[in-house]
Amino acid sequence: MRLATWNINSVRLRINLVLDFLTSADIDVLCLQETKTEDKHFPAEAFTEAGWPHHAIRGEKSYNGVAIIARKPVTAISHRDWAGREDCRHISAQVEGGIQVHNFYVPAGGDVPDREANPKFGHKLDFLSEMTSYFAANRPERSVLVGDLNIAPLPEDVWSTKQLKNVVSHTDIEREGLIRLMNDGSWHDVVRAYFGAAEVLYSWWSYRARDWAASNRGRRLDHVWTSLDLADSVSDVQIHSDLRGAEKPSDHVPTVITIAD
DNA sequence: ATGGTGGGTCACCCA
Repeated sequence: MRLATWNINSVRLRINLVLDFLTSADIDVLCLQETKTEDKHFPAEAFTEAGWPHHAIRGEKSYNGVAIIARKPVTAISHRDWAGREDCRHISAQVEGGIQVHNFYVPAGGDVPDREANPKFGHKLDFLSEMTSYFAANRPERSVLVGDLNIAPLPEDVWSTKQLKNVVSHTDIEREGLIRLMNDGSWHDVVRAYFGAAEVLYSWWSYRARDWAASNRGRRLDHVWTSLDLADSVSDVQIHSDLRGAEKPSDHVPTVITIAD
């Protein structure tokens, strides 16, 4: 089974890019973030016609929005509210193979890494803390956690750990928080495990660069974690960096894992 | 130090 996560930054604008990716990468389960549309406008028919007829979607107007798109049935669709808000940043469902999928869009956190000066940063930290408490109390089994977690935890997850030290997404408190979520929540970073500690990995490049590929100032903000019981079932991992160079690209690229059926 | 670009909706929000 091949499972992908992708912050698509408007599923309606990029539906053809997504469909091409599903086909060419032979994806069974696709988790999207930043779909940016209400459920009634979600392009469900296009996915169905292309061969992915099973959907768990949770969107709102203009902002956020998450979805799980699959070839085979998805069941037990649910979500939780985090940090006291009902924004559409989480959906979970069971997919083929009895695998429980949690799909998250963690708040970006604004520009200033200080919860007093910038409430968005406080929201991000609160969201992270609640995830940590939840998964510490509800230890995942036969589960996958994916999404745009908006944190690059390791020096090898950014173009310059020194220059991003005080930049939201790579501050110490966020990095430590994400590691704590992984450890206390009993999750395993299969992408980092597959490529090794020394490999520099990015899944996002800003739109605000003259030439994203030439400057290559990326960050690994998108993650795929498995519960510990599935850690040895992952046989392949790919980050589709080439899609950052697509026509009208998302600023994020898909990450794909192959997991034993 | 600053501003750079892009998406959604319709004067600004968000990333």
